[in-house]
Amino acid sequence: MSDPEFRSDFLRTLSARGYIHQVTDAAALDARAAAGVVTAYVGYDCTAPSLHIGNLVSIMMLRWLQKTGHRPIVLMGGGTTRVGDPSGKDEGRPMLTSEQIEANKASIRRIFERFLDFDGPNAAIMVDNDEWLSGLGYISFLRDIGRHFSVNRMLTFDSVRLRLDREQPLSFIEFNYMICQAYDYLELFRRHGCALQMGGSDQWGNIVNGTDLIRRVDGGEAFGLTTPLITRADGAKMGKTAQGAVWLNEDALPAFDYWQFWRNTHDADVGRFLRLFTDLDMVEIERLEGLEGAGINDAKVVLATEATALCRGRAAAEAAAATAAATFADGGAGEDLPSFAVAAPVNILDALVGLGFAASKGEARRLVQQGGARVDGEAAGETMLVAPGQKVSAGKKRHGVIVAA
RNA sequence: GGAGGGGUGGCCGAGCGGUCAAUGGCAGCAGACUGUAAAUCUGCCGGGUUUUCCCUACGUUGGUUCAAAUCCAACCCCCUCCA
Repeated sequence: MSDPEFRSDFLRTLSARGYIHQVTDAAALDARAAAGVVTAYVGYDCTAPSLHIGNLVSIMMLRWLQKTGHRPIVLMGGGTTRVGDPSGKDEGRPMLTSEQIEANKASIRRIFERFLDFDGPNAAIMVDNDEWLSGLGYISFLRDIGRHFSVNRMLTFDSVRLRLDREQPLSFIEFNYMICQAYDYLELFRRHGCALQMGGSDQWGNIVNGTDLIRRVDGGEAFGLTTPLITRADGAKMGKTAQGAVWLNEDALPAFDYWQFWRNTHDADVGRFLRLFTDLDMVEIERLEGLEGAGINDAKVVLATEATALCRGRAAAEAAAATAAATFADGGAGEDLPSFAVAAPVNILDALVGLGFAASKGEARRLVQQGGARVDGEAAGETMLVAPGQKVSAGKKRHGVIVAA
């Protein structure tokens, strides 16, 4: 896993922790990182007010970048968002207003402030590609930038080729997306001396386009690095739950649920996730992943608490861990549990719906009939009333409390 | 523009006049077994209702019929082939 060849802390750390899939010129980048400060960026979409677990690998890379003495840039795709990203299958996604985009950016920035240091010597910066994209003149852009892109080559890119092979429509704006992204890199290279772009493995082609553009236009040397696609041991995509994406922002997903997400990691993923999603040192991680049988649960608790601490703060992580311990180990109730406020005792079915454990009363009824609903640990009947102070559970994992309105 | 094919529940995909809230599969939920894991087995899986009841639903809008997801018409959208 680790590559002892690397001399720079930066690449040695990324390599040892499993972040690296491909690098354009590993040796040259390593030399550059060993010799001085490297400025690197990752681009993010800002169509939603929160990023999700799928973005976490790259966020952690930026964190390690900074921790090993280099300078991170967070690029927000405000400009491209304004155009409307057509990469999805359905074109019908809503166009966001400027106000929404600004609000999303502000919301997303709060997450980065947890992971990165925006002050100090290697202060992270956040920039929006709207700064340069929206002011572009079409003809001059074609002349200065467009001439460096060969359509023949663009047609060979997976993102394009797959679409053409399957005879699915590919809009012109989408075809131009890779040019915009390459141009982003050039701008960051010029404005901030940014010489490294990182991203998921699906971004390889786009990243390489950027490094090529920089070489052709400015004769500069820039690098690219991609992470492997992180999947779960059972092959499913990371971070998708029944409820949807696992959001990083507190207001999109409570800390307790975030903690629970990590706590429920598959056995086979624990070691890998500890390396990728926590700051723990490698010796400790090796000890944790060596735990046998049920002991692996201790490692999962550490994983959950450490990962939550990074994203939500230590206090929130400890609180979530305490709630989990009180709820699962002792059968009681912790403070972080979801709650449902009532003025007077209510029917168990309404309580289950109110807590969000059932989408409808019919579903709540089924839950009760199958013995999955419990009040203070005892199986509940359909007509049972619950009052403030009682704990309501749905299945083994979902617990909530009734509180007075 | 011409000729075909198709739009069904979160997804895939059957049904082609009544017995259809609609076969299967996936996903999901619950139960058993466990370790808040995996695998396996069982049950559930539109909404309401203490239930052989009522709503809403098979692209949209009309029509035929005692009765339509199923037939007809128009429209919208997607795909294939031809121009």
